[in-house]
Amino acid sequence: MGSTSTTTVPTNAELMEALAAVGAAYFQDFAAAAARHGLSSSQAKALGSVQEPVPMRALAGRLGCDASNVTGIVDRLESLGLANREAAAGDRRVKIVVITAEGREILNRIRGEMARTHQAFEAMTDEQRIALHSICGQVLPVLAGRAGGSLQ
Amino acid sequence: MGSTSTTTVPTNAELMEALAAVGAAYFQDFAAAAARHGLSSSQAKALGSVQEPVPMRALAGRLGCDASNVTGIVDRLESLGLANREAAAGDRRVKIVVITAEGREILNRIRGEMARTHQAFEAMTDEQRIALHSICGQVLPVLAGRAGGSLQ
DNA sequence: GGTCAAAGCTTGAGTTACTGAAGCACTCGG
DNA sequence: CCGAGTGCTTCAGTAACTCAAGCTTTGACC
Repeated sequence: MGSTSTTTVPTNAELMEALAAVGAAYFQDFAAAAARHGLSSSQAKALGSVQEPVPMRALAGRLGCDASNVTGIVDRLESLGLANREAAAGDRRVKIVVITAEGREILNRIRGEMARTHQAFEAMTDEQRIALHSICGQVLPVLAGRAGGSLQ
Repeated sequence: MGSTSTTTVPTNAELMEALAAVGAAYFQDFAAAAARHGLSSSQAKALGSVQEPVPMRALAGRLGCDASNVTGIVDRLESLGLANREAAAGDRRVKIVVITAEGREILNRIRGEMARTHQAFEAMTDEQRIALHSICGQVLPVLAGRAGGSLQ
């Protein structure tokens, strides 16, 4: 069969190359879909990170950037009517970003319109989907720095 | 063995979520390693795209951005001594970006210092490496738009 | 209760990334 | 030659991003 017969184990460099290429292509598909709705990729990424209400500070953590940067991104999302700032109960310093109904709709539309990504999924067998999902789940905690061993 | 026993096939939404999370984490590891060497992620990504000499126009295609943008990025790489512009034989309009020895060294150093990514690879079994590499190779042409069917 | 360090957000200055339109240099088909 | 088209740069103008400084609020300590 078209068994993915390569019995040879890829080197780290080969894996990195492959992962980078797939990651970049995925990201471009995402950015293109977002642009069709007038959003930059940063804005769309932020929108996807506030499906649950999130304080500004925590959002900066999720986006991996400075808190002062998030101020501007949320400003623009707010002026587009896609998110709002709400006061946090119990700590008046904190502002919580909440996605609006319109924001949620646009987010879903963007995800639905990532045509190449959906095509790529369709090109996979069930075994491959299961394997990929399992690998991602296993690897994510390490990659995101929530691993058991070390820290930093 | 610790067979990742989930026999249930993940939905597209679940796969997308997992892929996005892994992609984002990988990218942050990359950006952090680049920053340690004084490079922005755009600059490092460009540097990785010129391991082979590439005309400006083609580089814009690889990076998925406008050609005028590449001018600035290569300007900065050039002023850092990591790449050079050379004239193309046969067409004097074209300028070809060539990585320098120092550029290549920094690129290798960045890749070697992506600690989380390497940890993630170490957390995988040989079967998983083979599966992941195979899936990436199979899916990339579709995701990058070089699929057999349609075009654009 | 008052004081002070620290946390959360914003503002301001400055660089980079990015786009679109315009411009210059060059190529190639008539 | 001349004109259409290609490749790169330049020029606005906006968004993304960082660092330092500022303001408000909190919480601990006295």
